[in-house]
Amino acid sequence: MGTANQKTIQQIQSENSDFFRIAFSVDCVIFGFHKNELNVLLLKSDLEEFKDKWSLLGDLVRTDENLDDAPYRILQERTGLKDVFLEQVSTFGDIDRHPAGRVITTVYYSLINVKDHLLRLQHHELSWFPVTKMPQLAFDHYKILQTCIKKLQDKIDKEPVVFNLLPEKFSLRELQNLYEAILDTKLDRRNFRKKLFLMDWLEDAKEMEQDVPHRPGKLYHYRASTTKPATAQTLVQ
Amino acid sequence: MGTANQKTIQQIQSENSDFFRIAFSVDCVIFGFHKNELNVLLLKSDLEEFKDKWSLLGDLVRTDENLDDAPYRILQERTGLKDVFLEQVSTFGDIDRHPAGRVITTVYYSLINVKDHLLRLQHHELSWFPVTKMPQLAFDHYKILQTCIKKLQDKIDKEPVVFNLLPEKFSLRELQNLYEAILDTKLDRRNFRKKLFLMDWLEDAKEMEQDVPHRPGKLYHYRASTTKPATAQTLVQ
DNA sequence: AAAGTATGAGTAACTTGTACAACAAATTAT
DNA sequence: ATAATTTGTTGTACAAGTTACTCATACTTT
Repeated sequence: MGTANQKTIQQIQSENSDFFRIAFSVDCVIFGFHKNELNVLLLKSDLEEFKDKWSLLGDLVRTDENLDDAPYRILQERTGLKDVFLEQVSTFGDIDRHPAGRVITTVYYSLINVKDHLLRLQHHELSWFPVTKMPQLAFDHYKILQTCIKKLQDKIDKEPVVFNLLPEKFSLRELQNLYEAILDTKLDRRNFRKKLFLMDWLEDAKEMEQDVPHRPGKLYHYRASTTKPATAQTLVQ
Repeated sequence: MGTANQKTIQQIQSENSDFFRIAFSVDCVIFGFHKNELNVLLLKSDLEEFKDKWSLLGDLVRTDENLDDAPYRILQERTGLKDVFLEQVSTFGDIDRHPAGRVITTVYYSLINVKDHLLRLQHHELSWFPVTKMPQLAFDHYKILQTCIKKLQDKIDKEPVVFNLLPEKFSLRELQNLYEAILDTKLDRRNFRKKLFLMDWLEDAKEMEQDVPHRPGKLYHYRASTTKPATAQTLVQ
């Protein structure tokens, strides 16, 4: 802060309480992987202005919590999930983005494993939607969602974050389906395999797929502590 | 916003004004290029807690301005510069990041051309510092600065943003010095030339350097509207 | 005139990326 | 049971991109 350097917050508060008429919230784009599609968890809005529209999970930031802690709290309150992957994306603060007043919101996206952890959904108004079939979204949440998808697409090319969306053990086919769902493209299965092994992210689980209507594939799990450095720079063609 | 959906901001304000005891600011990391070094514009802090420390340029966000407009206003107020390059980086909101109270801040970085525009610096306490020789910074501004440098390093590899730091016309040598300063590495002169022409960002200015103590190089300027697509993916080795 | 430094253009070796061919293993249809 | 089909797995050939390095030329300084 610059001018604020010259005064204390208390002074500013007493002189001009107008600055404190801005509310501050956090919104979460929660991604899951369902039936070979990338999904987002949405909440039915019951604001009169946005009847029948859906919105991201969010809440006001508490005065006694760090900004980066707020999305963890929200996720736990709404879904029961702890220790999830979360990353800050961007902050949106147009004057008119919320019809009820001035609200600046910081957006996070989260990657959660839907299959292993059954969600304890507090409200019936919570529901998953494939990113390809989004309903009408309230506020500027469509723009926010697109920003998060773009960020996720950039991220998975270099960082091993997709494993947060998968169960402990998975086949290469499942992993490739996930990449294809996120990137919205088809990938060559032989080159995909080659690059992934160069990345050194996978470890053989010494198990095979069960009850699949085709030749079962090997199962792998994510190698958390990478010993060798990755030799491939990027993953996708 | 989620729970906020169920209530209007006015209701929340009247019920619990505590949420409005968070102040909201914007901080700017202003980069310039001086004597082959990447520099940052800093302001001498006169908060008692941070005597003799320096801080980024910042200010509280006004209730009647869009968040993304605030850094433009701050830059114009402090330096007289308009139409500068600005990009949002991240938002910092730890409880104790500001000694005088709860302040959440959104950080932007800016790239400005120091040689062409002489800055109208309002205060004498404004000064440029090379990123390699930073003074003690107030608040969490050192952490913020490092985040911005990282972001800038990632960005220049793929996007033609560095030209905001240079005068209209420049030599390849100057451009390479700039890249080397930002990335803190040495680059091969011949490969740098090759890749830059592949990027198709440059146009021959049909002029030569003047008054240099060596063989003068050609001057180029940035080709704003790229016709051909770039053939090189990344710039740096 | 010689030495030093910088620009400018090019080439060869190497690494990485892409598009396939071929086959093996399991399942499903006939 | 056999053939057709789907998926997993290994490998090869070629294209594209990266890296390292040679050479020639132009200008300045001593």
